[in-house]
Amino acid sequence: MAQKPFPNIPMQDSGNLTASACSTTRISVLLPMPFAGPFDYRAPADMNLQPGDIVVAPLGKRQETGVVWDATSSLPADLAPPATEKKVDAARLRPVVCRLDLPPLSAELRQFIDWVAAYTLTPPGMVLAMTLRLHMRAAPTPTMGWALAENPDLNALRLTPARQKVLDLLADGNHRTTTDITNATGISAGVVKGLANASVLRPVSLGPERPFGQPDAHYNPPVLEGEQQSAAVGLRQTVTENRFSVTLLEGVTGSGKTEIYLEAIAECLEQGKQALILLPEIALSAQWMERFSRRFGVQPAVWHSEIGQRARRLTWLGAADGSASVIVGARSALFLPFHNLGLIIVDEEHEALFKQEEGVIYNARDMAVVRGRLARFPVVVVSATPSLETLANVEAGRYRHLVLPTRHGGAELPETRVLDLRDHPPPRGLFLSPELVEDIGATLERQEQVMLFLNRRGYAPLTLCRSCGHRMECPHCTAWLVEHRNRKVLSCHYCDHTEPMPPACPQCGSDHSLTAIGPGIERITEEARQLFPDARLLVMSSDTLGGPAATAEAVAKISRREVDLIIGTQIVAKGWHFPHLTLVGVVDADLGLGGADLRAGERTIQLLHQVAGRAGRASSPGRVILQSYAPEHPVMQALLSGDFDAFMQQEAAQRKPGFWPPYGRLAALIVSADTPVAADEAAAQLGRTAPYGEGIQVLGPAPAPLAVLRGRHRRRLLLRTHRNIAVQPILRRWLGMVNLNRNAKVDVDIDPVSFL
DNA sequence: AGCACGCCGACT
DNA sequence: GTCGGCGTGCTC
Repeated sequence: MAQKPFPNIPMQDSGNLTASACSTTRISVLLPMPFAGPFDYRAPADMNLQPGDIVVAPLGKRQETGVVWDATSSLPADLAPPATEKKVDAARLRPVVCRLDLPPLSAELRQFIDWVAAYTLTPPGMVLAMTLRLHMRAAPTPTMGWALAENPDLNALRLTPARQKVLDLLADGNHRTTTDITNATGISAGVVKGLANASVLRPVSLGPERPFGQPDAHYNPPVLEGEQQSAAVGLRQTVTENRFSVTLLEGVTGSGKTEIYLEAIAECLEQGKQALILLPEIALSAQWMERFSRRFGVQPAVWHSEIGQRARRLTWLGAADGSASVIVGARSALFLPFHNLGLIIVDEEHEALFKQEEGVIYNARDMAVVRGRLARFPVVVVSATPSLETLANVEAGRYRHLVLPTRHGGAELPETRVLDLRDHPPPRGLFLSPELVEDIGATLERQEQVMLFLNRRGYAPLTLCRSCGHRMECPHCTAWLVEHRNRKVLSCHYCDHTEPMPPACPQCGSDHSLTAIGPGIERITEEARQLFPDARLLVMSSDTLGGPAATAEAVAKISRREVDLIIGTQIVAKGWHFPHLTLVGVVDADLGLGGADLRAGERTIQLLHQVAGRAGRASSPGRVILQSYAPEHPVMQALLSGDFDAFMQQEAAQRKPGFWPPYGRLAALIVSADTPVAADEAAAQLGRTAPYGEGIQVLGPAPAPLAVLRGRHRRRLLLRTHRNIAVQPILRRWLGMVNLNRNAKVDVDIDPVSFL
């Protein structure tokens, strides 16, 4: 017997219908599986199934949870996949097993799922899986609780004091989990189990007990003035308009963007609607949560991939029944089944983390706009350094623009300096220029905090044999192994390969000939420790901070001034508020400018500006020193002058003539196979059948920069079209033409962000 | 995605 | 002689 998908949810049974008693009503059911479209089933008449209903349907010899889907597609012609409707013979239709007692998916969400599937060229079932499976996964282990049995046979029971306590507790009729009971009574779980075995307690499934505090729009409204006030009014207005719009809220770090968009959320709450805030990395947002609860009196509901099963389930249901009125989440929260969503905020909209790179490849920032358009509510995208895509939308009049030009509360923007490493080289084998070292010393002397930023984990990015020149490379990827000295290993940052640091060169056998080349954050830490032995150091990287709790603790330590010198990777660039930090040193400002990445410059300036924004956020002015071998580079010049508009205009001017995004459309085809020959063969086939025509161009095939990844050999092709030409029909036709070898695979990445 | 069916190698 | 490898194909 197949396992029931929802053991804890009452099912509406189809009753004792026989096949002949069923009407022949045919319905579509979309299953969370990679099929081309929904499957047809027979709908038992008494079930009265409607589109959106969540049902259990037989599939082969299993049962799967799916959703009753719409008979007709509402997609625009250029996205809709060609209708290949050869209906399944009515005799083959199997009846739906039952409907689950869950809120149905709204028409808007169904439309959104279809839209995302068509846009990303993904089977719609896989998109549905992002809405369902997240929740389904929690279902097989429902949270069980206990209640007193109807007529417990207390005579047969030895009523120990511990047992009496449990019975007293449950006498109020409430259902409690075992953990609830043990926490409340201090009694061990064994007692509960004993009572259950004696049938004095009966198992119950715990429904959502309104676990979400209701944010109060009037709890603690901020006092806003001038530009902040007018920006807040403007954002509130987009909400009261009650229709689709997109607004870019732009403001330098410290200008109070968060406070202002919280006002839009307040307005949304006053309208009785739900709000969703997408953050690039929810696990690291303890400070954001605090700000939210200061404004609204309670914590928002949270959604990301690491919340527990019970929280996942409750939040899903809270979204669906509307009891979770504000949800803050990572990109996957975009697929929650909101009851009446009225606003989406995308904070740090320029972040590449909004791009999902595996499975269904989508950009949550762009899909948030789509969801807003389909369900007719406003979307606000927020950044200090907006992406060129967003700026182009502003310029074209598609997005509104609200700008906060100044820092809030009298804090000034940090003063930036580029340190030319050609004139001021670090000592041999070291990475901090004497100029920077001197500045760090002086700042520490003044009891102010210093941060060193290097976006590179580990000790050294390359390990080389001095005798034979052998490079330590990953056996499964086209990548150097990175030394992690404190763990004494070499590790690949693209797959999970890790090996112990070899004592001798594996190629020539020379002892002590392996040399670390280049700096990683561990090496900078070692250098700093020697230079400033008295400074209290804190290293912030994903290697040293296990999870959100450790990160929050590190941030708290910095705030409490228990740390003098912070050394960190990307993680330090997040929107932390460090009031005593006055100097930021960027160890390698040129990092990230290499390679042939379309957005290398844009990304570097966004990252470095964000790092710089950590300095001088309170009353003391901050300073930023960028170590660079290319001070004349436009990125450095823009960081110096603070004139990002000019930089972005220059970027725009470079992309326009070649129809690069956002002035054209881009789709990447990533061919992968288990041998180089098979990869070349498949790539060549795609090359031969490449589409052509006015405004259509195919670049490649070419080996991917990561030519081997996890043992798979990879080739890339790039389809570029004019902005008025949709890539999806072209890709569908193209991929339909080729007949690839079974072991070769093509992944389609619409609007690629990464070019690896 | 699962799960079965189906043909070729090393074992109780 | 079987157990089991994963290649291929199907699920309304």
